[in-house]
Amino acid sequence: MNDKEKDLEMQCGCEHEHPEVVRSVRAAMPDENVTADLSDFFKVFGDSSRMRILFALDRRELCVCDLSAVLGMTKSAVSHQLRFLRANHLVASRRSGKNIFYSLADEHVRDIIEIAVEHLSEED
Amino acid sequence: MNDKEKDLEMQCGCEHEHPEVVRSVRAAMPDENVTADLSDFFKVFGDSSRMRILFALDRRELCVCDLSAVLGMTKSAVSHQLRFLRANHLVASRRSGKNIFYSLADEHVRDIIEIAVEHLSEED
DNA sequence: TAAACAGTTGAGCAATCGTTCAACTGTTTG
DNA sequence: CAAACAGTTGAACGATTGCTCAACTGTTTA
Repeated sequence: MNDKEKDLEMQCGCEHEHPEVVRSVRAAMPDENVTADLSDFFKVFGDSSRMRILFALDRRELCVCDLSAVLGMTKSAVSHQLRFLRANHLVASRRSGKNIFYSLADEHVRDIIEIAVEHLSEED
Repeated sequence: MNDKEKDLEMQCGCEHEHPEVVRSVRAAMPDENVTADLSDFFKVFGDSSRMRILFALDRRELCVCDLSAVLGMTKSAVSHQLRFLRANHLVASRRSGKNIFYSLADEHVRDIIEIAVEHLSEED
């Protein structure tokens, strides 16, 4: 236990009431690398520009230029976001002459979005 | 078509090469409200503190105080994040005396995380 | 009823994020 | 080979985010 955690115990009366609960849940927590990787992955979906890019590419393969026209964004902004999506293995690219065509790289994208739509539709 | 989109067409030679592609994909795009709601939903998962809270609550119902001890965060920081999670219907709360116990509110949480873990395990 | 505790809230701050802008690489075409 | 076009990149900016701190509400207990 580090100093920071010890400090928190000091200010937390609850800790002294349920110490065994805290210990068991803490022991069952996944490694911080795992939760960090997971949240980094979801960060990719947490921006509406990237979400719209994914929806557009779900319809068909598109070059950066057409993508920017579809979304009403500059090519630069689109390219920055595609770089992000590429780093997270969500889109693939292929060059064809002057154009670079992007497409969805992973079928998990559709699954994840589907569940989110379900969740949102149940909120009301 | 608004002025901004018209401007983008002007600077984009590609638009004049594939105008029908742009038109058809644009027509198939979901409403901006939909993509905004979706990305807002994923924003919730896109932070490692919130992700760790969800994992802890996946083990068992916890009060704010125990949660803060488990995660090594102040009660205030945890409370701010719980507020966010509550607003997105991902956790539920019940008061018991001085304590307020939080738990996962939605089985979609587990599904979504499961798919993300799958995706991440395939990246290497 | 006053003290102690559990939790919430809002303001303020540092860090991060998404976009713009300008300069750049790489490919095609005259 | 030079001009034109597709796309990328890095710096700089304004906006958003997550945390801290201090003040607050609500519940229990002495």
